[in-house]
Amino acid sequence: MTTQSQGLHTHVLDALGLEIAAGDCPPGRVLRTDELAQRFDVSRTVVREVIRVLESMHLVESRRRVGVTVRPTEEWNVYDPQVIRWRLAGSDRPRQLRSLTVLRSAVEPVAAGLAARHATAEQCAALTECALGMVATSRGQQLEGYLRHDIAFHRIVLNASGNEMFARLGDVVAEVLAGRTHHQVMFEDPDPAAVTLHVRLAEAVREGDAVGAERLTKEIAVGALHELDVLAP
Amino acid sequence: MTTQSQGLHTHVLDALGLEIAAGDCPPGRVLRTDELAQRFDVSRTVVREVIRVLESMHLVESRRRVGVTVRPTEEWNVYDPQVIRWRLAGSDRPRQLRSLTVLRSAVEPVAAGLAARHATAEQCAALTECALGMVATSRGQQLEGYLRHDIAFHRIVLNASGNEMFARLGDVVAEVLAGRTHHQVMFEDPDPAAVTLHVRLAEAVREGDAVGAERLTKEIAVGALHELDVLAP
DNA sequence: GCCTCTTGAATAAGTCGTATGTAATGGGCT
DNA sequence: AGCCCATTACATACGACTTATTCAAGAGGC
Repeated sequence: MTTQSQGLHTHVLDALGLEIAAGDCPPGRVLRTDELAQRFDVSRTVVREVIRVLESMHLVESRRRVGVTVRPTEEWNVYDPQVIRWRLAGSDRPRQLRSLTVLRSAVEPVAAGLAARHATAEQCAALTECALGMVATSRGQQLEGYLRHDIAFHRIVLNASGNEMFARLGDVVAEVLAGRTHHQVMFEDPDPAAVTLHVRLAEAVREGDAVGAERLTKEIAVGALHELDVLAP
Repeated sequence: MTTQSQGLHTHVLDALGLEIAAGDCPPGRVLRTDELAQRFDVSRTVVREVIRVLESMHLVESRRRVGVTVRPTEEWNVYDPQVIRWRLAGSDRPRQLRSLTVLRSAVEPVAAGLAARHATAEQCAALTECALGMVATSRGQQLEGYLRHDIAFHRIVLNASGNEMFARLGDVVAEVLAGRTHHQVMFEDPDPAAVTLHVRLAEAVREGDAVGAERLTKEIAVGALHELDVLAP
């Protein structure tokens, strides 16, 4: 048997999760553990563990005598990073990017305001460094470098807010930014206005200007939403 | 064998999840599947399924030859409703209520603004009905009835926003409201000012007044945060 | 003599096959 | 029509085997 590099469980989970998140299995569709075991050439034990995980994500529901039924989208745990990744890999990626960006536009301004109050000296320094990195990579097709600094920047702000619920959205934001960069405008340099806003946001946080930080972050969010509207209406 | 009412799996998962979320097992603590099987008097199969689910929630990490290690809090999937429930049942419930309330204060105003634009006639009607229900139950120790209407109210707003990420926070908000009511002020009637704000919010949504809805929701959130500060400093 | 690298044994999770229990469904019997 | 029973597919359990990882002992080099 060809041993998977990271375990049979992970492999089957990813394959099934992708299928369901992509909508290949419409809600109500019934899967059979035996079938799945055959299809992936693994034992039922492995399949059962996978089903249990998918069940904990509310992607499926397992009932005796009836099988494993796919649940409607509204019931999924859409905040699970794994689920987000599966959905972003699927066909309704634009819709997904939009709702995540709206979420960002709600959360990040408040987080930035809190960060201005609570950020440590180290966090301020790291923030400034990221902003400078964004400036340095904002021209000349250095999109990957720019993306790395952008992700780090927003992660620091969320962490510095001191609220763990905000901090845990760092992964979500990272997925959104990566998705945006890799999906649409690989050929264009980032918007210079956005870069400036990040630099000014770093300053505001460093100076403890909470309202300024919140306002600047709102502007960044508006820009991100506008970008989506322009590129994927 | 004592047959569990809802399955062995659920029972063991709940017990272990509670223990970990409550902090009884400090991060880095190693659990052995054999031990757990013995302790809960179930087979290793059931334990493995439970471990897999806890692993998908990033509460633990399972490595060969070393065992199941509890991960640090910062890595948990704190948006998983199950995890939230476990943590709210534990000892750091106040801290948890606070971070969730801050999250609400960021998300709900934006959601209310969107709801004012997108709410259907049915949703507006249901919202008004809930607001009236809150008024009717705001005096005379009808806290359970008030809570039910309060939860329904906020759920409708989140759903009406049309954003699925917001909509899925309905359960979180429900947990917070329930936790607040059951934890602290069972003896006091709700703040009359809050009741009024909900009535006015229902009006604003019905009239499509987005900025008004956002502002009113912010006031509600401020009140909720203030309440936490007063009662659990 | 001390440090490093290799090697091998011990260990605990990973995987599998099978057996049995259990609940829900659907058809057949009265 | 209504009740009963056979079927079905998941739920649970057990035991054997596999594999990766760790730890330590020993060989070799400095």
